Amino acid sequence: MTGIVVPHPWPRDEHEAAAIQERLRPLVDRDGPGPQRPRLVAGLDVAYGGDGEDDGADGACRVAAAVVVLDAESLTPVEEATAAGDAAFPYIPGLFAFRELPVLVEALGRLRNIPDLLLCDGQGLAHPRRFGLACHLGVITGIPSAGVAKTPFTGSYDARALGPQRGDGVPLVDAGETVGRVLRTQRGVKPVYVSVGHAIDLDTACRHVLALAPSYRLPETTRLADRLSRDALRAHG
DNA sequence: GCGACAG
DNA sequence: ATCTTGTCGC
Repeated sequence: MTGIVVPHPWPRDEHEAAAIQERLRPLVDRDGPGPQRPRLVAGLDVAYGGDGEDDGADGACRVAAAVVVLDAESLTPVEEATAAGDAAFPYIPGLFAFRELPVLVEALGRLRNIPDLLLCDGQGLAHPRRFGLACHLGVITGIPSAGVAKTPFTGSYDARALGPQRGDGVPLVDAGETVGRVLRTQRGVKPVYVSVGHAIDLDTACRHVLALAPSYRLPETTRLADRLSRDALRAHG
């Protein structure tokens, strides 16, 4: 009966957007340890319709967000919520969060359960200003969060040192700082890029990501949220 | 200065 | 993100 309602600052342009990230960055709790035995883990994702990339400077195009809450033990869906609308910000690397935040927050607000962990589709600390989408969502909701990205953004790593086994990983380093981990979730597949979002440490985050990805490259949370967001886009859009 | 750049 | 056929493999 709660519902996660979170007012958050909104920028008019990219300059203000970067300023907001700088202002909220100090609020990030990077040290966890975070939830060791989370009961509910939420996966979040957004699907794009129509223009997608060829949108104007305002970035307007249909978007649909989905949140899927899983029982961490059985990986069974407990609840799901969606929200559709028009993107209120263009896609700009580094400011990506402002494109997905509005619909994601709206979807989160429709949840009856409060997840113990938020797994986001994108980066957390592995961001040029150390404030990617996962950090942003974690800070404004106060819920522990982590980012799981399919491709790297900020930072570099030693690919030769990355083992082939599920669970193998190497640090993702940027400007001499470890900002995340390149993690192999399955043998024979490309790794994913895990980074801390808020109120959890990197080891714990990677442990949960592995537990949530027993059969595929991406965690079940992400896979289900991805599917649901596309369905929501078809239903609306 | 040039290129690269989460989704 | 999204646009898209066939194809290799479990």
